[in-house]
This record gives sequence, C-alpha cells and structure tokens, in this order.
Amino acid sequence: MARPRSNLADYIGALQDYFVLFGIIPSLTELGALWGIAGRAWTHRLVARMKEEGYLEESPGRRLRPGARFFERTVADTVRAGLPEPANDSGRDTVAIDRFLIERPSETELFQVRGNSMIDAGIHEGDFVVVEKTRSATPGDVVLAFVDGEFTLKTLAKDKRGFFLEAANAAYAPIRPEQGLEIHGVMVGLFRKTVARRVGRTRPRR
Amino acid sequence: MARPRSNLADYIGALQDYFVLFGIIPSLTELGALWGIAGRAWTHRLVARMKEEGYLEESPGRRLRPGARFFERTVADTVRAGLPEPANDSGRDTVAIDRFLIERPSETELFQVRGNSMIDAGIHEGDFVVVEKTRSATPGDVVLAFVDGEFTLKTLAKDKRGFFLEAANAAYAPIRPEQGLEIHGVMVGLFRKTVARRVGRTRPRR
DNA sequence: TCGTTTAGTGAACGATTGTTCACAATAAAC
DNA sequence: GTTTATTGTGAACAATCGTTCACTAAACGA
Repeated sequence: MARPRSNLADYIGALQDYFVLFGIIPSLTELGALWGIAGRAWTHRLVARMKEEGYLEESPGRRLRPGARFFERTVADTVRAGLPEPANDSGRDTVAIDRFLIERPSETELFQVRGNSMIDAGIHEGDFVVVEKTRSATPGDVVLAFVDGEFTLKTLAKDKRGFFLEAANAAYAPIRPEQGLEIHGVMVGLFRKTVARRVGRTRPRR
Repeated sequence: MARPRSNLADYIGALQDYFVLFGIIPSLTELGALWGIAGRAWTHRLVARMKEEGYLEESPGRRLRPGARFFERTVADTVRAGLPEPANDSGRDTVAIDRFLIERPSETELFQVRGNSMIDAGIHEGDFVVVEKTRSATPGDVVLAFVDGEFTLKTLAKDKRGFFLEAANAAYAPIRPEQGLEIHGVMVGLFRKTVARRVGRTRPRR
C-alpha cells in the first residue's frame, strides 16, 4: 500500500519562499528548476497533487495561483493566553489587508472622516473609510450620503415615514432629507493609523 | 506636445478587479479580452506603460505581477461639499493601505480584538489591530501587554507609583501588574471590515 | 491644410507553455 | 525474489506565449 509519505511539504516551502520573492507561481519549467526536477512531467504531477490538497488553484489561461491553504498563516488570534507567535517563518504578504478590505477595487473609494458624528460606531475623526459605490444599501448600513449639498457619513434608517439618516452620537439629530436622499456608497471597512510616523528610530539597523 | 491624458486608469481599474478575482495578472491575450482590445500589440504597449509607471512589474518567465503602485487608492475628504471627485490638483492623495499601516513588516503583527475594554478609543470587538513589536512605548500609547499570564490591549499610563495600564472603558479598573509589565508591542494602526461578504451579487455577470 | 501624436489592428516569428505517453530507478511489502 | 507503488526522466504534441513590424483611424495644433 505504501504510504504517500509526501515530502510535498518541502516543495511547498520552497515555493512559498519563491512566491514571497517574485509574487507569482511560475511555470512548470521553472518550478522544476526550483525543485531540482528534470522532467516537466513529474513537476506536473506534483502540482496536480498540490491542487488537490488546496495549496494551488488554477486561474484562467492555465496559470497557477496560491490556493486557500497556501498561506495558512495564522492571523495571530488575539489576546488569549499563550504565545501569540504566528509561526510566521516565511515572509508575510503585504497584500493581505488591501484584499481583505477591498473586494471591488474599481468601485471602491476611500474617504477621510471629519467630525465625530459617528463616534459611537467607532468611527473617529481622521479615520479612513472604505466605501463601495455600487453596493445596495439596507437600513442599518453606514452610508456615505449626499444630502442638502454635502457629503456625510451616517447610518441609514427607515421608519413609517421613509428613509432617514442617523448619527452615532447623541448630540446629533436624525436627518430627514428634504429633496431626496442620494446614497453615494456603503461603508464596507475602515482603517486608522494611531501613531504618527516617528522621527528617529528605536535602535539603529545594521 | 499633446498631453498623455491617459485613460490608463480605466484599464488599471479593470485589471484590479480581475486580480482580486483570480489572483494573477493574465497573459496579453486575456488582458486584451478583458479590455476589449483586438490586437496583442496594443495591449503589449499599454502593459509597457504600466510597467514604466510602477503599476506592474516583471517576474521570471516574462510573467507579470502587481507593481508597487498597483494597490494605491485615492483618498477624498468626506465632509467637504461638492463632488468628491479626485479633482487631482488639490485634495488628492493616494494610499496603499498595507504600506500605510505597516511600516516595518518584519516587526509587525496583526491581532484580532476580543472584548470591549477599549471601546472608548474606537477599538471594537473583532477589529484587527496592527502591532509593532520593537517600537518603544511611551505613556498614552495603546500597547499589547503581557500581564499575569495573558495578553491584553490597554493604554499605557504612568503616575508617581510607576507604569500601569488603563482601559478605555469606565467599567474596567486600571491594571497595576504585580510581577512586572511586559510590553509586547505598540499599536500603530487598526482596520475593520464592517459588512459581511455578500452571498449573492448585485448583478449577474455575462 | 498638413504634420504629429495617440489609439488600435493584423500578421508573423521563435520560444515556451501544459499535457500526455512510454519507460527507467528506487524502495518497501510480501 | 518477486510484486507493486512511488519517484523520476525524456521526448513529442498542439496551443499559446511575448515580441516585433507594418499599417490604419482618429484627434488635435499649427
């Protein structure tokens, strides 16, 4: 029966390093060179196995991309005791946050928040808000609306009199737009930088 | 002289959407199909221009990968009246979220927040916190500390009795660690996804 | 009007692609 | 010592790849 005993893990490790370096999954020929394999046939079969196990996926044009398990890096779940070491031996992907927050790049805009009318929703002045334009809004969503000649970020709400806008701050009254309510987009994410760029640095490098 | 007037931006937008979907930059043939271009020659020249401007880079095997500027996005101010159109002379700024939030990738970790002890600082349960390990903390910084066998996110404070930790929530008492205070890192940023991934889609494709 | 620049098409090239088939080398199982 | 599965090699296939060259079409200034 002969257990597989797959040293597949070694090949995957080498490929992860390559991916961090070059940002792509290369052709079978170059995979063979990377792995020290002469014939393209065997490389092909290894790749097939990686696809079966979810490490690689196929993109249009027969090209390969990292599969669901390729990164498998723990996003370092929080605070619970025990070391938070993410075991992140191989490099990190700097693309992660962008891709996490932005699903439709061409329909997405960033806005910087002014004022504190949404502070109870954890939206502070200076925060960057990710807004998707084409997403249809439903009551409860935070929306970027155009009312009375101004853009404003508020929670969309609805009662028997129709749609209106609510702030997340007791000091602000609800807004019932007089001539129509134009929803520019729906907030789908937020990010914030909390410490100013430091002038010096903690310790000299190298 | 004829200004470039490049509608390159439209092509890049379409490519960004494609990349989110498939995780690769496709071949020239498929780029042409994506952009509605018949001859591969013209696609080739557009790609060359994108490489010059830093949107694309070349990987081994003549394949393409996203360049440094590929993930940049323009930021608009929320509140200002008038169209939020970039109006590229004044208020326009472009940000790549990852690079904006993470200055030192190898010293940075991500943690997901549990609990609401920092809610008055706009840090909610489920938010992702960007923590830099080697940055030296000063009172007022939000730090990820290791006290009494647990990791916890709190504001670092100091009085005449020494350093202690403060929550940003009146329901939590300050923490004065008994056997030493170990600062694991300093919070430098935060991001949050506010709408769950939609099940259906807005409009059918093709 | 003419000239120039941008935008785009179409065909052709050699090289490389993924895939398949036939076949050897190694190792473990029986 | 034979069997069997795994690991690997090498050649061959049509298809597609990136690149280049020659050539329109439209737009715009001078």
